[in-house]
Amino acid sequence: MNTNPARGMRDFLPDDVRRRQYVMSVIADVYQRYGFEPLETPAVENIETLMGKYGEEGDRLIFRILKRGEEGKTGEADLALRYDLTVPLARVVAEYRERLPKFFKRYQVQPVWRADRPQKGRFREFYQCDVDAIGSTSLVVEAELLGAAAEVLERLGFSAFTIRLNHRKALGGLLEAAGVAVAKHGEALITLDKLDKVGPDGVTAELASRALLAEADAANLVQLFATGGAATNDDVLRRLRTDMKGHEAGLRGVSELEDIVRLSDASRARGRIRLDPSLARGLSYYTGSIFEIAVPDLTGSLGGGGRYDELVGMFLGSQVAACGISLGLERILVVMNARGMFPPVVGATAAQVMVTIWNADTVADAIRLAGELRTAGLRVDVYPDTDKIGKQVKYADSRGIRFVTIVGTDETTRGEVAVKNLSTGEQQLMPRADVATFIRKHG
RNA sequence: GUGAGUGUAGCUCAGUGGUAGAGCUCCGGAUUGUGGUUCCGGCUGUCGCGGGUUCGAUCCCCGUCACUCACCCCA
Repeated sequence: MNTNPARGMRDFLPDDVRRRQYVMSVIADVYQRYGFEPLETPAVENIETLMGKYGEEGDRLIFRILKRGEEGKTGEADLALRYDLTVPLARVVAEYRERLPKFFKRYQVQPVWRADRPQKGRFREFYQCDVDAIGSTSLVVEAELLGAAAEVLERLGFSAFTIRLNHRKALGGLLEAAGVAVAKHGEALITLDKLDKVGPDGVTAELASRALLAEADAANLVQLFATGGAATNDDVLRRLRTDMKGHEAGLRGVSELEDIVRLSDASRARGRIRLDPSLARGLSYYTGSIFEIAVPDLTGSLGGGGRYDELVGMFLGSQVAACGISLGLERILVVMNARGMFPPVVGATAAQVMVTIWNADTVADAIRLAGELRTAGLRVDVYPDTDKIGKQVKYADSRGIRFVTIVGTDETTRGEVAVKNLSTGEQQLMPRADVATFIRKHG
């Protein structure tokens, strides 16, 4: 019997869970400080809720749940595992619009599923840590979201991350100005997004081979997108304005970018923002700003997001502005594990003290002593078997438990408890009532 | 969905055409009230699965599955 978890899924042993919980607690804490409220939604959504929201490739990667019974044979699906947390949020907003505040700010940390092929930092089940603000088109939203995400990463110990920023309207303007048919924009964006991977010539060739543009035009377009790493945000803005050739919507996008940079300078994201005309992002629901968080030592991104002012409208009929950012828990953990970025307390042990059992007659008293120490606020383990004391102590040591208590016949007659500190080897007798205080003081 | 690599004890890995080893872990013990060092002893494997070549395959060939990496796409 094969006992591996299903492909792309993982078990989390206690050490893993402690690390994950540490990261999630920092994320939740920071998000709450920014006024975001928690939300949870079901793992399973009706399939039509999800279909058509993520683009062609996204639809393909949705985990479908076959209908039960006869229909199972047809391969027909009516339910699916959620693919991200953004679309479920849009559904929730559409469903509860009247009950939710005018500006609904929520964070959500839950698993999502993608029928992808696993590789480094990429799994079929993974946690997203989303923050989104619903109900405002103000760019204050962008600045706050970027500030919150930057603060999370800083608190976790990341120093060398950058936030790539771009705008769908600016992208659209550039493409139109260059002569790409509107219907082909999505395809062109995905191709241009590969600029940092395949280089200008590669992208030019792909644009031409996909018949999106003639080769000469393609080369020109690529030229526009290839900013060169040294370009400052101001340089990029200037160039965008020129290349837009008066395209109205595109120019509006550029102004928004300018404002986002300016406002973000007043947030924790200050100095992190790098305007990048080649950033496209595959999800089809983005309508305005788009961003992606990058660190040098990971090929993929740590997180991404953007503005999606039309997604809620797909459920509700009327438009509701929305913008959000998502951090990938696993991506963060991959980097933090590789760099050993966890504070020592995260590696800490389950119990602070282990109560040994002297013999069969004192089992109940051991339980009683453990109870007293727990009442005093300690994390306490009780050795379950009446093994030799040496074996019990050895076990405590192997588990990294700092203290053991021993109550043998001598101690019992004196009404005391022997407390041994396994990291120093010191042992001393003390009244039962003093044990908890002693351990707390020396632990 | 495409391509490449790997698949041997719980873990990390070695190995040979004649049905397998090391280190670590684990378990037991070293004058029965005390761990970390040391010493002694011990356990475990259908050598991923199925088929083929061969007198014989863990080792060669084919298939298959799993994992890893890359592409696609993405957190």
